[in-house]
Amino acid sequence: MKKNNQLTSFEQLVLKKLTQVPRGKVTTYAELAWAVGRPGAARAVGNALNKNPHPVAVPCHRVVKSDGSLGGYALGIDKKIEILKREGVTVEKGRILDFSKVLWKF
DNA sequence: GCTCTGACGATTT
DNA sequence: GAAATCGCCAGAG
Repeated sequence: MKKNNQLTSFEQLVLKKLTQVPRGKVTTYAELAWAVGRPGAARAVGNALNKNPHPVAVPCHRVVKSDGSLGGYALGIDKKIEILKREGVTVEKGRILDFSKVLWKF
């Protein structure tokens, strides 16, 4: 079966990189953009995740903003917080406490 | 090729 | 520390 996704090369690359993030860890849009070779394209990365073709295969909930705030989530920010806390990430007031400790670097 | 939009980033007030 | 501002890049029409 062909996976006829309408995703572009950039989007596919972003999603692929995101799958490298282990459970219990999080990354930022900027780091992810850097990983795909497009430093500064944090916005474009967010756009790619927004399409979110596979909310399970791609841990979109592990992507947060560079300042430690969660950012957003296609299924709802509340859902994102719930999943993160369930994976061992401490989230308080829409913000990650031990941000630098759970931050995954490529 | 231009314009608008958006799960962003960093700086300044 | 929160809000406002400018700059950034990729996709869609």
